[in-house]
Amino acid sequence: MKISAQEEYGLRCLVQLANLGDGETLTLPQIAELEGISAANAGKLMWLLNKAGFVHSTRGTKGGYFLARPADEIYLNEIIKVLDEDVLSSHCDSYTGVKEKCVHTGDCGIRPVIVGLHEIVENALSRITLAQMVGNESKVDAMFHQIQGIHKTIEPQRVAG
Amino acid sequence: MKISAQEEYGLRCLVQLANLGDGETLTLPQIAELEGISAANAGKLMWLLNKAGFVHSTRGTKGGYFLARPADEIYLNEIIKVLDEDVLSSHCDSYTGVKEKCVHTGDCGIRPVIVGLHEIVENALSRITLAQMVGNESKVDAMFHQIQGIHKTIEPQRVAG
DNA sequence: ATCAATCATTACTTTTTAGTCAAGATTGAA
DNA sequence: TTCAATCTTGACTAAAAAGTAATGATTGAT
Repeated sequence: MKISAQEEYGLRCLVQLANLGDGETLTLPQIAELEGISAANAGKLMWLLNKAGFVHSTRGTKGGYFLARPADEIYLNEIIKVLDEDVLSSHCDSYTGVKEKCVHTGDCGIRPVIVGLHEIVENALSRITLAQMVGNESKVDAMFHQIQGIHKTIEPQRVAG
Repeated sequence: MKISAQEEYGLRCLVQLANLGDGETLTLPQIAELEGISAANAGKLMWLLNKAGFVHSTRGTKGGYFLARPADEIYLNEIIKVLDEDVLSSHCDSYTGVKEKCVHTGDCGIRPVIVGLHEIVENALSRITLAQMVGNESKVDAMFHQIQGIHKTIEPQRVAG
């Protein structure tokens, strides 16, 4: 279970925009420089994010990108959903085995685990805004673990099979 | 954030073995048939799982695969770690940008989120055994959500940035 | 000893994802 | 108007993941 390059760098680009002051913008070369990727790659990511409505852009001299909404109103789960191309809903459709369709559609003990994992990830991401990701690592780390801490207040215990 | 084919089908193959009675084994063609994948593909997965010590095998007529340990002693996080090739520890090394190294090693607000997501997934998987995945979908679903339920007893609340 | 059934291993092909390139369109400034 | 800076878009290339094929090794039955 891993985050894709598209998810990670898409998110990073948005965080850069969240750092901007009012009226400021970033160009593709600037974003590329900040994130250590090529301008072409940044362009592709911003194109996706623009289509999805997270950013606006202006062309020409002094042009650039900026967030379409305030950073504290953008939750990470929305962003990831776009960058991840809605994997979950089509899980059993994207099956590539030898059979016509996924052999596990009938009754399948693994699907609830896969769906469940996506649920807890979604749940965590839905509690974090772009604005919360602005700042240094230790601050964000503390914020994230405070959220996680909600999950840990009850002593973990094994559940009978 | 998604589960890879290798993770999913590796896990599925192990669940098939967990279904067996004492002394029973499954051959590659049998596993392949049960999961709707090719025998070659099943062979590759079982090879990985064998190397990692989750299964044993015997060759020749009447040969096949069986679990190396009781299913209720194998936790999913161990399995996924092997099938996922230890993504987390090398996250910033696998960076493919234009710079020599990840530009975010110094101080990076996104890393704690990525690391944190892996933590909560790991945490969930470490509470589920292979044995718990044997059975029908609704049973496993109930089991998973009982585990998740541990996380939900305290009212979710937004945390200040 | 022979043979068929089975796993083991490596190399190869296909598909998907990631990243680049190039031509086009828009904007603002001189 | 002209031009340079900028975004936009689709096609292309490269890399990684997934899946297949082929050859070899081991085992058990006859």
